[in-house]
Amino acid sequence: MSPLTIAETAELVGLTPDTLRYYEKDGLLLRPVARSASGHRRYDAADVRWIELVTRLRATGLPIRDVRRYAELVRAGSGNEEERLELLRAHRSTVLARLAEVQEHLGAIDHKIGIYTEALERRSEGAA
Amino acid sequence: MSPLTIAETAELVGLTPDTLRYYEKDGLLLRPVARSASGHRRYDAADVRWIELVTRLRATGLPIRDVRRYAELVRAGSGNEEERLELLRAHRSTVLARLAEVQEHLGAIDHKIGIYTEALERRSEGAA
DNA sequence: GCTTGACCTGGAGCGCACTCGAAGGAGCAG
DNA sequence: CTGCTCCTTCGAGTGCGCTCCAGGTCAAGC
Repeated sequence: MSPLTIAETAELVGLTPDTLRYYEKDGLLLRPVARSASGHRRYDAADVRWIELVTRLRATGLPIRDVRRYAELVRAGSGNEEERLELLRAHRSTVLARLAEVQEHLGAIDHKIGIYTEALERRSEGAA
Repeated sequence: MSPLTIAETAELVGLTPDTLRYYEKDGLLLRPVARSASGHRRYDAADVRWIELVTRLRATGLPIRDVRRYAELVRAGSGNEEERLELLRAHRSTVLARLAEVQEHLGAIDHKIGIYTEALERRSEGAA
């Protein structure tokens, strides 16, 4: 894969160019993205893979600061794998807890939907 | 259940007194909460039940403005049940889609956790 | 040579959902 | 009477995560 422009990369990962620049400035990427002769960013396959991981972490609710922390650990090189693992596992637990909570609340909402549906069906039967 | 103070209600539903006042001012409740002789809010069982529904909707990600819209429909009285149902069903779909997305991303993160775990196990075996 | 369009930077602005602060009142213990 | 706690209102402030804007550079096409 030849290097991509910021617009192409944004399209590919489902973010906007603004967000990609913001992530880079905020330390969420492993290193500054390479530049073309004219100073435009060029994203290679490794950049894209990392950004995809970042979007997965963000999409599951990991705060920006924690993604930055994870990026710092990876940047620091090998030797801190336990710490990275701990961060990922903690996040996993948080996500599972939130999923369970949402599912529980959704169950109650479903129940309410059932009640409304029934009531409306009875009404239309009465009208028939 | 005798009427509760704002602090008791907040405790019961897992919000803060500030948030309860904010919800009321913002039109998320069905009507202004009753007051004691000294002007303090007094929440009855119906208030608490409604607030619990609001927290379920919020906890599943329904925006404040949509909760307000739902409250408006309920306030308007019977005759708009289809519209309420439509709102709830639309929310249900949104939540299900988001759950699926989060689960997919979590799967990829789990995979990464597996890889790290394996690598660390191999390393500790090598060290032994 | 001029225009167009994609990109650059730094910094301001925004939407959401609270959260807090200031100033004040009522009720009760000592 | 004093002090304490809990409540009141109004409006400002906060944190997060973008999102947008102004002003500028550069390469390509006409």
